Amino acid sequence: MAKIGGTVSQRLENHARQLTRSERQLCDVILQNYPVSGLGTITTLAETAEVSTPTVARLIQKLGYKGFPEFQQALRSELDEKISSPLTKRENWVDQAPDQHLLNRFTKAVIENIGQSLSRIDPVEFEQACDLLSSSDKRVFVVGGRITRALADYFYLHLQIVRENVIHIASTLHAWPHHLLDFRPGDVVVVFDIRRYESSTLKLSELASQRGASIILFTDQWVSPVAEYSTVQFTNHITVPSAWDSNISLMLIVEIVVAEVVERNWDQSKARLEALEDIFDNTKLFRKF
Amino acid sequence: MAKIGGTVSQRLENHARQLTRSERQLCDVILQNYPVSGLGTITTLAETAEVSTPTVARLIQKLGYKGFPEFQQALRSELDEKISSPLTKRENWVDQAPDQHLLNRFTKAVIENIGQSLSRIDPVEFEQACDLLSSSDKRVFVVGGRITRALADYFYLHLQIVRENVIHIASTLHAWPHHLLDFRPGDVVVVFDIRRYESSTLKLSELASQRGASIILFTDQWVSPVAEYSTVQFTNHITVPSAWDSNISLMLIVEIVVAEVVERNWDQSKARLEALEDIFDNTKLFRKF
DNA sequence: TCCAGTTTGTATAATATTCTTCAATATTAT
DNA sequence: ATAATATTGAAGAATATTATACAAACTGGA
Repeated sequence: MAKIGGTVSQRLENHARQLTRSERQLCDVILQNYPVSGLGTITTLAETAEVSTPTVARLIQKLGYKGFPEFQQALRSELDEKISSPLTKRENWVDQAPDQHLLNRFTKAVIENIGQSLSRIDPVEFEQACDLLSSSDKRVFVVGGRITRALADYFYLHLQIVRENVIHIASTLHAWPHHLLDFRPGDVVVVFDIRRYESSTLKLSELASQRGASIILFTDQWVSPVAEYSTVQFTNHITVPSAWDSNISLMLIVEIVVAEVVERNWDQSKARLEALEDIFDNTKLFRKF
Repeated sequence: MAKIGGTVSQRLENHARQLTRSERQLCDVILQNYPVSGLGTITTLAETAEVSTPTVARLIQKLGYKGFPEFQQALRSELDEKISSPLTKRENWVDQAPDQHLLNRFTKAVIENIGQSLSRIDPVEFEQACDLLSSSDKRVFVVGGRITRALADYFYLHLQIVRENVIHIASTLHAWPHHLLDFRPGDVVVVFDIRRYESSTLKLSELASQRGASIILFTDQWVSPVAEYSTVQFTNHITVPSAWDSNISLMLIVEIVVAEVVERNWDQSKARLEALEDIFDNTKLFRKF
């Protein structure tokens, strides 16, 4: 029982759950650089979203517009409203108390961090990291600390899907010695270590290095001592208005590195992905509920 | 000698002296509520300005555009520029090939996502979520999916430090039934569910809801079906130039929520933090290496 | 595995928009 | 006042856009 009325974007949100795959794809594009993308012809929009014209027409009708022209008219009216109001700038922030609300202050800091972190990346090093992670004959170990273990896990989860030989060294102490003895030349160790650097992580890195492994380090602007042993190092800014540090920048780099690695071995990745989806979709592990 | 190029409004100004009476009338209308008035059909524009269609066509050509469509395209591009969020206009990209390198493209998308996600947050809901998570008499369960489990863990790791009664429901199937029976009114369940929504997560949420627990949902723009049972819902944009979705926005909100919760019970949080640091620093679990 | 139901795109018909021609009207110069 | 010139709009031809019907492809359930 979709509500009728409201702005185009509101309608899109209201219908979000009832949209089909390609309609979502389209919906994405419309919201992407809203509302400009919707102001061209229906064909242009369809092409941008890589769907067919009828798909656009159907979505528009689902939203309650009689046709594409009416939809465009709505967009123009919104734009008119928005532009003539004193706040010309797009309202990307939560409304109230723009510079005061924690949501805004925090986000501002994070974006600042992202910028800083990004500008410190040497594209060559980035390539190098991707090289190391792409060759599937090398084994990849991932290790995090008390908090960064979640990041390590996030990295592991993605990488492990697209290639073999990925191992997450969990922080459980008893699991360690085994791995330590196991490192050998050609191995790649991905280390996450931000301030309140952990001595255990350092020790592990030292050993790995001694045994000929390459180390990719994700750290903060004050740089973990692990840097001494690392082949590639990503330095991130992490301060935010909080009792804790922000790991957003690290996660961003992780996502980008993963994207690049997948891109490089797309055929292989795709095969693994599909195989996995099959398993998950067909076995339907939870049907019993 | 009218200069060619520049924005539509610039061109209009450059040609101002050479315009006829009705062309001026038209020009006025275009500049009136620029640029929206120019985004409809040529006929609409003509009618608004109370001139004929050919007059519009002629002016457009005088300005150096091949035809009305080209003129509109120019308007749209300008609008796009103008409207694009200040967030995306960062200077801090990695140097080479500013708009081409994946690092930049990806980051741009992420920042766009953050903006979109943030603008969807209702401060009241945010408060509500923090309320639920702050009262330490309520138990907090955290649950994620195949990938989002890392986020769930991240959230758990932070929250568990500053308050008691935080439980991470791991994805191991056998651990579940116990928790399911265990839910009771007053409990808070934090659910992470993004597309390729998982039926297990849905089922768990349904049960939790039935047993009177409040649900805080972190989902994507297409909205997990868990939304039906949720008390508070954070909707995030997650598309990036990658085979996978980006969880950055979710993590950002997580960090902010945590920051706020800590801020609220600062005394209590501080005490727990210090106690914990003592344990970690003094025992030096890894000295044996 | 197959089948029913849904989703999606191709082709095309229906419609709307843009552009051009040309005649009517206005403006200016003598 | 009149002719020469410039401007404007009506009408319709040329073009582009939008909507629809239908068939192919895909999905999810048995």
